[in-house]
Amino acid sequence: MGTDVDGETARPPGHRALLEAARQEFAEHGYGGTSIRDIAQRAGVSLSALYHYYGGKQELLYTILDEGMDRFRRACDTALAATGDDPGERLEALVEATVRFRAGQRDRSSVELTEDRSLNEEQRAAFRRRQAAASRMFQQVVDDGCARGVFRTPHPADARRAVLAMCNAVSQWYRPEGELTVDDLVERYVSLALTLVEYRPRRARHVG
Amino acid sequence: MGTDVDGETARPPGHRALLEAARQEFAEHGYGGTSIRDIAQRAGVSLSALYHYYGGKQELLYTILDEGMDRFRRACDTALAATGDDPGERLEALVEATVRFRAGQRDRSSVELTEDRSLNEEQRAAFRRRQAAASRMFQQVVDDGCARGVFRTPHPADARRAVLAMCNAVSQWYRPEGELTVDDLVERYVSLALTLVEYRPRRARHVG
Amino acid sequence: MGTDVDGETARPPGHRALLEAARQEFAEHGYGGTSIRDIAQRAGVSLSALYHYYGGKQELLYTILDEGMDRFRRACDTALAATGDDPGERLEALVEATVRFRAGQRDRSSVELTEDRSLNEEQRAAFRRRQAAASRMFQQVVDDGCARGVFRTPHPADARRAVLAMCNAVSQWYRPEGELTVDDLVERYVSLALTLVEYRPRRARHVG
Amino acid sequence: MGTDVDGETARPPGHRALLEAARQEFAEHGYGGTSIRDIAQRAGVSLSALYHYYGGKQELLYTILDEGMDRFRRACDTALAATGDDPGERLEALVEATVRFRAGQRDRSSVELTEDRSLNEEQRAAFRRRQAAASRMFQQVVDDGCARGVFRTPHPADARRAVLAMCNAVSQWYRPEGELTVDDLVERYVSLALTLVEYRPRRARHVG
DNA sequence: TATGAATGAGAATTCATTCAT
DNA sequence: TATGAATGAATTCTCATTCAT
Repeated sequence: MGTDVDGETARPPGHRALLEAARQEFAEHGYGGTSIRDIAQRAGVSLSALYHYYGGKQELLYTILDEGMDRFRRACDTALAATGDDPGERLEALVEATVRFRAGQRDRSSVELTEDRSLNEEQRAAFRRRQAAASRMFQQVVDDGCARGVFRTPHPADARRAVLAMCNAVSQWYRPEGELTVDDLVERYVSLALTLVEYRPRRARHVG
Repeated sequence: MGTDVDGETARPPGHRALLEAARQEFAEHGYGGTSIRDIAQRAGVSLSALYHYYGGKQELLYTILDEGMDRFRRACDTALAATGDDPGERLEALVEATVRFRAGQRDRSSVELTEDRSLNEEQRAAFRRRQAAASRMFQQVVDDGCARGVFRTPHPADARRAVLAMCNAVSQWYRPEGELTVDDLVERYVSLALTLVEYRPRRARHVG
Repeated sequence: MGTDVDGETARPPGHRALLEAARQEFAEHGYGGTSIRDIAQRAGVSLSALYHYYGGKQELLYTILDEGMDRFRRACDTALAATGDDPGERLEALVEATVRFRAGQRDRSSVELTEDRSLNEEQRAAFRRRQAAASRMFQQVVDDGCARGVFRTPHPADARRAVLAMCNAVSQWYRPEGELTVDDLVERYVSLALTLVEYRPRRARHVG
Repeated sequence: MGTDVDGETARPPGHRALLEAARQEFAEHGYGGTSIRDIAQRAGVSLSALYHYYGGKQELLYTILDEGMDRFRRACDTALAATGDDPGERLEALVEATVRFRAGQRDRSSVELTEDRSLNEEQRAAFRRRQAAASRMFQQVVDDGCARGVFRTPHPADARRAVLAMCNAVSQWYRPEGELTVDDLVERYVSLALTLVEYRPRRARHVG
C-alpha cells in the first residue's frame, strides 16, 4: 500500500469512493445523521464491501480527518518551504495555503471543523494533537513577526485566532461556481491577514 | 402564554428544561447524534412529556435556533440603539453584542452555526432569512463606513465576513472559567474589527 | 336520557358527532387503523370530551354496531308488520328494508360487516346473537315459503345466504350520487331475490 | 428467483412463513390491528428478518393481495380454458373457480375483500385495476349469455354483482371442518347462479 | 359536568454490525 | 478477498388512557 503521485493513498478503487462518499454525507448530514448504508450506496459498493475495507463508520471518519490533516500540513509545509524568513511572507504563505485548502476542499473542511467530537477518545486526542501542531505554525509566524516588530498588533493570540477563523470560514460560503476566483480570494485574505496583524515591513515592500 | 421579564417565553418548567437539555446535547453530539431519549433524560422528564410539549426532535431544534435568533437580534438592536451614527461606533456595538452573545451562549452558538442543515426545508428557509437579515446589519454598517470614508478597507465584503467569522469563532474556544474576562475579550475584538476595516476616524477619536 | 322522534338517542350534541365521526373513521381506516384522536378531531370535540361521553374506543364501536342493529331490526319489523303472511310478500319486505338500509347507511354497514372482530368477547357475543336473530327472520320467511311450496329452490339455506350477501354488498358499491335511485335498486333486488328462491305464487300475483 | 411447481414464488423459507403469518393476522385483526411483532412472532422469525425480507407492513399486505389476485386469475383462466363457448358452461366454470378459491383461501379472501383500503395510493390503484379486470370476466360471460338469449335476467349488471357477492361471501361462513364438502358447495352455487341469471339453455341441457 | 396536562406501553422502522460462505 | 443474509439494540414517534382540577 503506497502513495501515488498525487499524494493519494493508492488502494483499490472502492476505498476512495467510500471515503469520498463518506466525506460528502458527513458534510451534508453530520456524522450522526449519516447511515453507513447511505455511504455505501453513494459510493456504489455493498455494505459488506464497506466493512471489508474499513472497520466501521468511525474509522471512515477518522481516516477522512487524518487524511485531511496530512494534506493540510503538507500544503503548509510546502508553502513555507518556498519562502524566506520574513514573517509577512511566511504569514502570506500560510494564509494562501489555508484559503486554497478551504476553498478547494469545502466538505472535507466542514467535517474537520465540526465532527472531531464524533471520534472516540483516542482518535480525538490524536486529531487534536495534529490540529494544535498546525495551529502552532501560525502562532510561530505571528509571534516571530511580533518579536521582530513587523507585526504590531497588540493582541497576537487573538489576531492569530482571527486569521484562522476567517480563513476557515471560507469553506462555508465560497462557491467555486461563482465569479470570485480562488486566486482573487487568496489575494484578499492575504491582505486582510496582514492588516489584522498590523504588518509594517522594515524595508519598502509592497503588500497585497 | 406571555413573556416574563427576561424576555423568556413563560411556559411550564418542562419546556425550558427540555430546550436547555436539547441545546446541550445538540452542541455536544450534533443533531443526528442526539437521541430524544438523551434529551428527555437530561431534562428529567419522560419521553411522552417531551412529545407533549414539542412536536418532536426537529421542532426542538427549530425552537432553539429561532429563539437564539430572537436573542441575538434583540442584543444587536439594543446595542445599536445606544449609539450615534458613527460607523466606527456602530461596528463596535455590533462586535460587542456578537462577542458577548457567542461567549455567553456557547453551545447555543455552536448549534446555530452547524445544525441549520438539520432543519426541514421550510424551517431552514425561515432560519436562513433571519440569518441573512442579521448579516445585513453588519453589511450596512461596513458599507456606510466605507461610503463615508472612515473605513478604508479595499475589501468591504470580505472584511465583513472576517469580522463575523472571528466573532463567531469565540464560541468555539472561549472558556468562561479561564482568566480572560468577557470584557477584555470584547475590547480586543472591537480593536481587531476596527483594524480589519481600517477605521480612520475623521476627528480625533481614540480607538480601542 | 330518552329517545327522540327519529328513534335517535337524545344526548348532548357531542355524542352524536362522536358516533358519526367514529363510524366514518372506522369505515375508512378500520377499527385498528383509527386513533381516537382522529375521531375526536373529526367530531370537533376534545379528547377529554370523548372520554367523558364514552368509555373508550371500543365502547364507541359497540355503540355504533348496537345502534345499527337496533335500526336494522326496527326497519325489518316495521316492514314485516305492513305485510300479510305471503312469504313472497314478506321476503320482498325484508329485501327492501335491507337494501334501503345498506344503501342509506353505507359506512355503518361496512363497519358492521367487518369490525365485529374488534369487539371484546362479551360484546361480540351479544352482537352475534343479535345478528343471528336478524338472519333468522330471513330464514323463517324462506323456510316458510319452501314449506308452503311457493319457494321452489332446492337449496333454501344457500339461497337465504345468497340473498343476504347480495343485499349486504350494496353498501360496497352503491353511490347515491349516481344515476340509480334507491327505489330502482330495491325493485331490482326484490326481483333477483324472488328469482333466487324460485318464487312461484299460488294465485296470479304480479311480481316486481 | 424462479417459481416452483405450485406456482409459488420460490424464496427462502422465511418469506412464505411471513406471508402466511401476515395473512392470518390481517384476517383475524385487520391490517391496522395487527402489529408486525405479531406477524414476526407467528412466523417464528425475528423482527429484523421481517424487514430483511420485506420492506414493511404495507409491502406484506400488498404482496398478499397481489399474490391472491394472481392465483384467482389463474384459477379462472384455467377454468374457462376448459370450457366451450356456451355462456352457461362458462358461468359455471367461473362460479366453481370462485367458490373453490373462497372456500379454500378463506383468510386470504377476507383480507382481499376489506383491506385494499390499507394499501397506499399507488398500490391500491394497481390492485383495483386487477380487481376490475377479474370482475370483467364475469361481466363478459353474463353479457354474452344475455346477448345470446340464454340468460334471461332483466338485470344483468345486478345479477352479476349478486353472483359475485354470494360467491365471495362463502369465505365468511364456510368451514371446511363442517359436513358440507366443497364439491357440494360448488354444485349448489352453480345452481343458484344459473337461477339468478335465469339460464334457459337452447338445447336440452340439464342444469345443476 | 368538563378539560388540558401528562404518561407508560407499544408502534413501525432503521441502525451499525457480524456471520457464514 | 469479497458478499448476501441476518440480527439485537436503538431509533423516533403514537397510542389509548388517566389524572388533577
